[in-house]
Amino acid sequence: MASTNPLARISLSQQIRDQLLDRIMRGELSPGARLIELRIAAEFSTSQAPVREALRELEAMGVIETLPNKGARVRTITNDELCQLYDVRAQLESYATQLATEKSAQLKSRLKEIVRSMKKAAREGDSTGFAGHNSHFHRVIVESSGNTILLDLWENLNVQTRTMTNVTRSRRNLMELADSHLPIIDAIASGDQNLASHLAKEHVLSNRPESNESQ
Amino acid sequence: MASTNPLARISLSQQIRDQLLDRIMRGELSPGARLIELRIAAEFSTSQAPVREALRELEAMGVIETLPNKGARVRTITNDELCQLYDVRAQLESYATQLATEKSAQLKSRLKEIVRSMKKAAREGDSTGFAGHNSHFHRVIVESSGNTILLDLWENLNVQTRTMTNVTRSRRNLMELADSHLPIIDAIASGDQNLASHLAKEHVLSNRPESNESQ
DNA sequence: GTGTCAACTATTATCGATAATCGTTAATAT
DNA sequence: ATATTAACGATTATCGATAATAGTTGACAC
Repeated sequence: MASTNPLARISLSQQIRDQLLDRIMRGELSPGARLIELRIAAEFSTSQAPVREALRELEAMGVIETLPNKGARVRTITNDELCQLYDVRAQLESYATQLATEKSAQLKSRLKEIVRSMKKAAREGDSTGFAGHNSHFHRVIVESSGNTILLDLWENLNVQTRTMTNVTRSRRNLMELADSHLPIIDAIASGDQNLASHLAKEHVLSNRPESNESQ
Repeated sequence: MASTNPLARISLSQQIRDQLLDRIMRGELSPGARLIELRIAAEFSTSQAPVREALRELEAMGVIETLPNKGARVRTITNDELCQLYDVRAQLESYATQLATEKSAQLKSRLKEIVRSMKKAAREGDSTGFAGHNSHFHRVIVESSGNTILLDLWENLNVQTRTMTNVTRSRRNLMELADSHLPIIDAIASGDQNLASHLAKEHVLSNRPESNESQ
């Protein structure tokens, strides 16, 4: 056991998983980087077993990929796949928005508040914070759909996009991005399912990367 | 190592995973059944490690659930969740069908052939075989969408529904079910994206269980 | 020089054993 | 009789070590 344990509380494998995921999400571990079990085990002063479990979970989340007897590396996603990711997300969010609109029209204040947070982050040039609020906005909508299966799938995709999308936008871009959420809020508040659903879809697609041929 | 190894070839954890998944899918392991690591390890004459990995994978697939320090059991899905599953599947397949229609209009013969297989199984009362062909039909469409992300998500949902849906239908019902695929084929062949997509959605929803209140 | 094969290295896959955890039963005191 | 705690049994979580595997280097023959 870790005599000088740098981690505490919950199960080791979970802690390792979270740590690694964090590093991948913040770009510390870039796509293609190898994840060597014994080395990671040594770093956290644990044995190989919990590391393997953590890796398996990350693999299931789609953020790393492992080849049999060859080990794991941070997944390299092609531009093509990233586009597909956005396309599917657009579909899911469109549906989620439709359901959310039907269920609860009083989302307005919550969503407005989140957009406010986004703008604050934008003003301060805190792009990491902005990404967090942005993600939260969409999550609230998907949660409000009341469909837990949908939420699970969406989270999966969201993690994947966030690992890949380490874009740093300009302050102005961030502000525009924040504002682009407002029409969705209005549509939800008005109860117009079709409009809300349509706007949500277009919103996601508008952030889709260019489908260039390279890569 | 397994001195009298009942399994061979690929990695132990994969073999164990496949075996367990098979048992769950065929209902041999019913929802709520416990999966005890050492007992499974003994059965396959391996150690605990590969079993744990297999369980983690099954958990990621959503077919079992594990509580920390309490172990794994076959996931009990509520009727409500099953409905949600169908709702989301309907959305995904609808989108997949739209894409597939756009891409390749020459799916007709392949799909027709599969329906023929379905009918054969129906005539022989082979409901397991029928389920396989049925699943295959939809898979071909989703594959043809060309969106691998979409395919991954769909497979995930499909496994889950198949573990739950151990319904045995009458011969007549099976035949009707087989025929209900034909309009989709025609729409795809005609190239009418909207129609195809709409029919695919309705097709999935028509198989959705009743959303009764119990459970 | 180039191809082949054997030793070597790095790493994953698996093992057997121990530690930690949870639930339950049993015993005791009140 | 009931509540509290102690001991136990079953199971998961983790460990340290070994076996299997893929890739790599280097020697050797041609």
